[in-house]
Amino acid sequence: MWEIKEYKLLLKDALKRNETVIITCKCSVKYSGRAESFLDEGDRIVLIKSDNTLLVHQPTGNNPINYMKSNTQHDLVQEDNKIVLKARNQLQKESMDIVISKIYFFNSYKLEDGQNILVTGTEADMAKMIYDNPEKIEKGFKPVSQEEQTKYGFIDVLGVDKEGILTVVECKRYCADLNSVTQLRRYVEKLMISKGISKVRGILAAPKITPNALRMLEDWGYNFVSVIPPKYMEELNKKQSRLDYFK
Amino acid sequence: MWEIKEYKLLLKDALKRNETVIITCKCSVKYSGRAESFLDEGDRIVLIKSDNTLLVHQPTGNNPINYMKSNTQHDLVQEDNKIVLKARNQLQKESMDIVISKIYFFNSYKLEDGQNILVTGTEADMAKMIYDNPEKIEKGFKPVSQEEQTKYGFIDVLGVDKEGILTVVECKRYCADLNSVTQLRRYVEKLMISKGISKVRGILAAPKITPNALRMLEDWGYNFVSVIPPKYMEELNKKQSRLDYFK
DNA sequence: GGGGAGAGATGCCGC
DNA sequence: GCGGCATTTCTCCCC
Repeated sequence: MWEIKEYKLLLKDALKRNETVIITCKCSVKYSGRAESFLDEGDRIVLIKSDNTLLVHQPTGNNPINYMKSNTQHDLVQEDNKIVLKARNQLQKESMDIVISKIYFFNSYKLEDGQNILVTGTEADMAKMIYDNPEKIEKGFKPVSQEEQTKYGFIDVLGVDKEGILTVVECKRYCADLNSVTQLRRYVEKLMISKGISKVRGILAAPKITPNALRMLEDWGYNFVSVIPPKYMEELNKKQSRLDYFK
Repeated sequence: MWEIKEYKLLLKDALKRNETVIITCKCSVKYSGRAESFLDEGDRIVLIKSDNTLLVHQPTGNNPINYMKSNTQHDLVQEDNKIVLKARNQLQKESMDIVISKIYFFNSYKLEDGQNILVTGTEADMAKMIYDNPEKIEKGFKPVSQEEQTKYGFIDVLGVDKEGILTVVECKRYCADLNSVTQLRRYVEKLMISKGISKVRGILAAPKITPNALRMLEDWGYNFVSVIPPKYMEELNKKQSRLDYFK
């Protein structure tokens, strides 16, 4: 078992070399900043990344139970019989103390990764699909702009219907909810005021919609159109091969 | 350097024993499910938790670049000269392949942690503070309910002002935005319809508010009240001593 | 740097 | 399981 002095040196050197540190330990965690939290003693994995991001993970669950963002300073000190990792972010007025009573594992690696992730099947992809296939909204719908930051706000697809009425299309990649409706409503009202016209249509395009959202949508005279995002359509087409894939 | 066979056995045994696995490696990642993504080769930390949650972390940044939630099955296979971690979630129709070209570190630990985090300074705490100190909203404001799931929706604080007019208070712990205003608007309108009354007041309580949100708020005849969230530490200590008391 | 909106959002609670 | 909503949301984009 190493002493605090050695660990402190190890951490300092690792951070200086921009290495990523992994500590598996028994610890308690106190956080103070945007909120305050306390987590009593248990076994956790502590990650200190090369940009000084700090993550504390419990042995289950998706999200870190505690964290500090980059631009945080880290230091190890001894208090009583325990090692305390003190993380401080003066700018954000945040601080975290990880009181470690036992270290199972401590190591650091120089990790190189300059890659960016590619993602498809987003809401933007859905807007593009509608722009390229306007009949998915309704017969005669003519898109004018797509995913554009206008002075009326960020509108997914803007166009005119077969009668020439200005129409706002708001896309949701999953299930449209009350929030989606109020968002659409904001755009429509803003357009009516800005353009000084009394009639602007609002269409919510999503695979499905909650009952309450549909009621509110209809109360406001807007329409729901069931549109399946590109990703899901692919899934339907590839259903059989996908089933094989999952075997 | 171990062979694929050994790693496969190690992983299988570790998962069977509900251990948490840490792999530091060079890899590329493909994901298919709610969306599709590809991340080209780089150094990453792969965590497989005891509930089969899978996290892939790059050496910088707060969030995992890829992940699979619990109830996922994991397997290691060899393809060409590489080890592939195949994660499959049939129920969610999700899959991930992590193609590993080099393993820097592979280990697993039996981690014990049954602790729950205590957090204070949340929106609920803010609502409670207002309920207990209604003068923070305005003179004569009388709260009726707090953080209650009514049939009108989830209203932070409901009360009557000094003239007996029904008043909805929506709390935001940080900066109120357009969304906060539309949320408040929903509650007010729902109450007016449900109760059949023409006048319901809406108050947005937050430390600050965006200019656009303030404009919309005033357009709709609602009010903004600057409320600073409660002193976190005191509340935390109270909660803590309460918990200690029941131990 | 602030505002606005998406995210493979996640997680919690209530019905 | 769905709906509604907060989150130490985080992140990106655009002004």
